Amino acid sequence: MPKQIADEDIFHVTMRLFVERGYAGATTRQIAEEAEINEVTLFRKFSSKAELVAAAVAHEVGRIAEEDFPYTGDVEADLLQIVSGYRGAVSRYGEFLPVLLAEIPRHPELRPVLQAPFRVLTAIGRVLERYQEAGILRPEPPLQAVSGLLGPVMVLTMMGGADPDLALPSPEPEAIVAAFLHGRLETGSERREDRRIP
Amino acid sequence: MPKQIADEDIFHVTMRLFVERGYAGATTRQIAEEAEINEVTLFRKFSSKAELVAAAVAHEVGRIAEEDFPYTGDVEADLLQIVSGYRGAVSRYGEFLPVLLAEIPRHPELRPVLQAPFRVLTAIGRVLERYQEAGILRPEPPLQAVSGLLGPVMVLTMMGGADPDLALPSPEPEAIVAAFLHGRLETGSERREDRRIP
DNA sequence: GTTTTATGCAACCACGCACTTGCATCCACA
DNA sequence: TGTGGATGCAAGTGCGTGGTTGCATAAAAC
Repeated sequence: MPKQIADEDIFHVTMRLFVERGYAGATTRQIAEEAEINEVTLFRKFSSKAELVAAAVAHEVGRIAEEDFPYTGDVEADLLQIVSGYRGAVSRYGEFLPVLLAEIPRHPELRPVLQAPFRVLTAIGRVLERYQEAGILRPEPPLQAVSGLLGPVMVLTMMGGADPDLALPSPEPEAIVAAFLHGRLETGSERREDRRIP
Repeated sequence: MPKQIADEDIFHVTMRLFVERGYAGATTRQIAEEAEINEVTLFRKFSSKAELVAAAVAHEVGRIAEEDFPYTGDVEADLLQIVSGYRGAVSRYGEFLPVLLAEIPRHPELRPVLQAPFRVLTAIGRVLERYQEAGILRPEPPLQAVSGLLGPVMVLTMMGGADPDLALPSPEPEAIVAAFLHGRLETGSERREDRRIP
């Protein structure tokens, strides 16, 4: 066989284009071209576009292991690792999650694609849940807590992506975790040392 | 003229379909059909699909006035009004903002559509900014603060929209505002009265 | 050295899309 | 009564899409 195609390449291109242009916008022709293979080969390996995307997402997201979100007893450290991990993923592929979440309602065939990302989200949720049970975090549904932690970053980056002229800041993971833990209220008798000037 | 078409109807249908199916998915045929007018009429009134969407968004979002987000000096009350207002908008049209934010990078012709929604976001940001200047909220870039306030709700509803089986809760505006202000840390010496059981 | 197997290539298909054209129709208003 | 502007309707255009087919080709497997 003349070229021995590495699926990894295809997956990577597929992910990138999916995030950049959405499901409809990431055409099979474009994916094939950027992966430097023939479009027909694409359909021979994965029989439809939906299956291609599913395989790509499962492969890329599947590398995120549950051990990447440990429970050490140090909330701040654990949350920092979660947020930093998310930011790392974003820097690889961009805002994959919001794009996927926004696309799925209109492309039911993409539903199975959700599985892998949600495994990660619930893994994160379990860590938060343990801190709730330990009396360290206020109790709330785990996925709601995850939204509280990652939602602000996700939305902020989406805004930046929609209008680059905004020049929005990318807040440090520390600031995100701090806001998640302590809130934004400037308590008169300050209980945190790191009250910083913008 | 045989029917005297009310633009309001068209706008409403356009918004709904845009949120439900995205820009590409909201076809002009479908919009025309659901608005019970002829597709050709659509193109005669608004010369392109992009302009139609722009007009619809400007009309619907334009009704949100700056006075809807007052600065009264009572943070909790003001934030509650903001969050409740957002939730009201969501119940009318669904998750319009995330959908728009996700679509814009792939459809540059939609860029001008952002103006109206961003006017609202910066209006909200100004309120938060005033509370920062008053020493009540921690300083941070206004749009970042807005993301902190609305991001969690947006992401949570997106998750629910992507997988209805999750049966995610819709947290009360009070809970959202509380988390924004005080964070999720369960401080040993509780400083808030409303620590509630899940 | 022959047979698999994986790829490339060119052409094609049917479909849905945004958008256009030409003409008939209806109602308001003068 | 008539006229003009706003609508409807049927048909069509050009294009990009996901997906298919048939055949040539090159490397691996045996």
